Amino acid sequence: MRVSINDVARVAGVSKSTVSRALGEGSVSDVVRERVLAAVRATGYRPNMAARRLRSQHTDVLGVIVADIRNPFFTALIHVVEKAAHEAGMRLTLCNTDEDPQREAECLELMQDERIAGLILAPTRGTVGRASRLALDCPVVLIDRTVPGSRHDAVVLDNQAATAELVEHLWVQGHRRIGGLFGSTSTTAAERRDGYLGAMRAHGLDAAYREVAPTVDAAIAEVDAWLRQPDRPDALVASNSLLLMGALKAARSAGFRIPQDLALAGFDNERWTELVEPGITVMEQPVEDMGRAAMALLLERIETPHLPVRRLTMHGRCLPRGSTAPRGTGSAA
Amino acid sequence: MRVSINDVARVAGVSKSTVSRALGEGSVSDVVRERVLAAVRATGYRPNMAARRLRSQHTDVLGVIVADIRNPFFTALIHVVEKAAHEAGMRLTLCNTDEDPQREAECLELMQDERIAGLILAPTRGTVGRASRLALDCPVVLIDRTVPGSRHDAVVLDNQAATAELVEHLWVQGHRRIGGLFGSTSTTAAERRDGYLGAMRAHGLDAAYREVAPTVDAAIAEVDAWLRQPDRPDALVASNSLLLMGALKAARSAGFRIPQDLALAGFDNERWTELVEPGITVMEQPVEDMGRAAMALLLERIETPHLPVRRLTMHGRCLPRGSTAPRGTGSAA
DNA sequence: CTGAAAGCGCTTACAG
DNA sequence: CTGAAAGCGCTTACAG
Repeated sequence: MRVSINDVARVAGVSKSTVSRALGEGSVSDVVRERVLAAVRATGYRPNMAARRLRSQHTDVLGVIVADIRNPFFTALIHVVEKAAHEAGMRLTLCNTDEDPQREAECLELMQDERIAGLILAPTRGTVGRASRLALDCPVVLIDRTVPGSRHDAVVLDNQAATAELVEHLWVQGHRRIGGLFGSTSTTAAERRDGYLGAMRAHGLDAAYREVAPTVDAAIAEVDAWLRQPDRPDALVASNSLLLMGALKAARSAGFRIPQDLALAGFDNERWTELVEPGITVMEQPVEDMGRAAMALLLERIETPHLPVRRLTMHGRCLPRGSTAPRGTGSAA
Repeated sequence: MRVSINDVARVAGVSKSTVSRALGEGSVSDVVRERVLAAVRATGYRPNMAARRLRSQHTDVLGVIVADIRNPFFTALIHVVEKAAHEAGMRLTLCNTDEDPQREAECLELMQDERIAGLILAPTRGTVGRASRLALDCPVVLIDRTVPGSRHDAVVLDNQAATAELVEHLWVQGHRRIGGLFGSTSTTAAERRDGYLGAMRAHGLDAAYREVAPTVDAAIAEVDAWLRQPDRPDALVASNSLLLMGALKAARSAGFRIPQDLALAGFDNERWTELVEPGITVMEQPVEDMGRAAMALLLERIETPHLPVRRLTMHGRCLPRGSTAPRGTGSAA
């Protein structure tokens, strides 16, 4: 606010054009550059980004919109994306939608107002059908989730295959009454549900799944009720680590032993999944790779807008642990 | 980028001054306002924030700098702060320092460049001594941690008392060889260490503590080595949930039973701490209150710069669980 | 290599 | 209530 480029110019005894050049690309004599830099130090000058952006019609700000900042998957994503942005000399502006389509619309407008250079977006399911609204005038890379019908670059997991693998694993371990617990707000959860349904069908098993808000508390409530019913499952697949945690909590407080009374498997290799007893079988996602890939796609597209649409599909890794041990084999509690 | 206030003005058949007024504070006739709003809808106009900020010399952006975005404490903080900011009609720009003083310095400069209206900062210990540099020309509220010698508003926990309470609890449960595991990068960790030292002294016990980078992996390495030594502790207090998790992992893989071989207590009531077996005794922090309080202090000070410095001290709540059960009482594994 | 001038998209006195 | 003009702090052709 206080010290502007004019002050630096005065102190250095040059024009503000020269100061601008000395601080940026332009060619300046070494003597003058030295004097300018000295003046900058003396005055404590810091450029005003608003002015710079307005004038240059160019911005170094990238947007990131996630659906749930308290989901460790997204936290890890933000962490690596921020690192990559920093390495690329870009700044980040972050928005959290809390799975609320309306909040997401607001976030999109905020990004628009900031005239960001590009956006990494984990859309909530409400974005569906409003794909046209997603017509920001900047490149967009979808991450973890997609918007049906959109023509944006994307980095996603092979959700169907990953979930099918989890079901397959449970089947091999001898489980038959396998239930599914899926989020209700993302295409990712829907794909995982479909992968679950496909795998169940392939084995001629009856599918039974629930869709809930992807939070620990919603999962607790749902699973708690579910486990009281006569047709309750003896194994459960949860579509993210929050639902998985809720399922575990509900099972615990209902007195179900794992895996004897209820086997458990889910997504994301959070540290707690191997600290609980027994460890929980999970599908690990290459979060860091996904974040880096998304950033790479975004920077590429900012550089070269007319690239064809690219959709990167990453693969999960199944980590079998005690929670899915063969029926009747679990050690006594 | 594309459609500017001029386009709206042309479509509405008024001057851009009128458009600006219709969209903001100014008084405009109802007829004109209607026409302007229609033109906005028709053109899809969105204001250019850079231009608005530059001209009005006023910004609605608040900064948040945290030391570790992967620490759930900070994630929770960000979540509530973002919510509060949104309610106050403010935007947030977020920075993560990863406990690196140099990265923090960069973040501070970024904030400066953005001419933010105010900053919520969880400083890393490297900020010490550079308190003068922290002379941003905007209000600052420190959260969770302080900068020694600084005259900023702050919202912190009564760290000494909280840690002393944890030690006291362990003492009551019959533990005597109580070790401490503290972060090396925050005033908060230092205060917790001091609280630990004071409580140990008060009971005439020998203190033995380690200071490490506040990460799970650093804690694993440290505790792993520590537990191999003859003078190893039989109880451990960890200064945050990451260190606590690391301590638990190390104890587990070394084959130590909890609490029989090693009692464990730490900070932050993360959900996993009650899911592991036995549950871990923790000091719960009122994160949400802290975030809301910080935002309230910040908004107040932006409104009224010349308020006296305020330091809010919040209190933790000790949640005793199985990990600190009386010696010799733990149920067999 | 350097400076004077124009202008990015807005808001805000200032007249009317 | 409305419009013309100035100007926020920069960058960038344009001359020299």
